Amino acid sequence: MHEIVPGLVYAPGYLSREEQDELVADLREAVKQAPLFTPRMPRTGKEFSVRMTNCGALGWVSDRERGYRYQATHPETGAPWSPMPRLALRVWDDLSPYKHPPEACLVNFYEASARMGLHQDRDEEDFDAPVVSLSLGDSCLFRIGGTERKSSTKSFKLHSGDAMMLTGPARLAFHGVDRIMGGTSTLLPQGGRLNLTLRRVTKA
DNA sequence: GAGTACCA
DNA sequence: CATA
Repeated sequence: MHEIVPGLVYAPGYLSREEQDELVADLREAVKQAPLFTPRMPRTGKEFSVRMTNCGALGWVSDRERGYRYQATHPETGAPWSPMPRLALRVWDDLSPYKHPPEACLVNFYEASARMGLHQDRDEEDFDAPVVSLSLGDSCLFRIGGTERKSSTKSFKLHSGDAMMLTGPARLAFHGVDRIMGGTSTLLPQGGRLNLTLRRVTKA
């Protein structure tokens, strides 16, 4: 467990293979309940290359008309999100100094060609709570900078089972995914990468 | 703008 | 929607 930039806590190999398998099983149920959707950029309607679903009381969604937001239901089916996976809550309890539970678990599915541009997580009311992320499946090249877009950046690889927490000075750091390394994991039979992002949305 | 292009 |  170490800091790559101030406030970024990186815990490589945090989850065992058995724990990763349990999470994947929970996520299969989550996708049955609330299928992966393709978010779109506000105003332009441009599609993200990543597909998403959510678990927990609130889910992050985006479309052309209403932009980035959290809501309690799937944007296409209107169904509520699946419950937060048991292990996700346990990881939050173990890693996070912020003891109120997370309300959102955004599930991002990256095919080999998917990317995530540099961005900040700033759609939450409560920036005192950290953002906790779990990686499953193929490895990726992750990039992180500072709280201004012009800040210099560093990149490093994330592998299946790694946990990461953005807290303190890194809570609002720009970050993104440059590249997925296809075929680097056997966890997901169809390949690709799943990332779980746990967030407190409302003030506790 | 969590988009893209480009750069290192 | 909202901000750059």
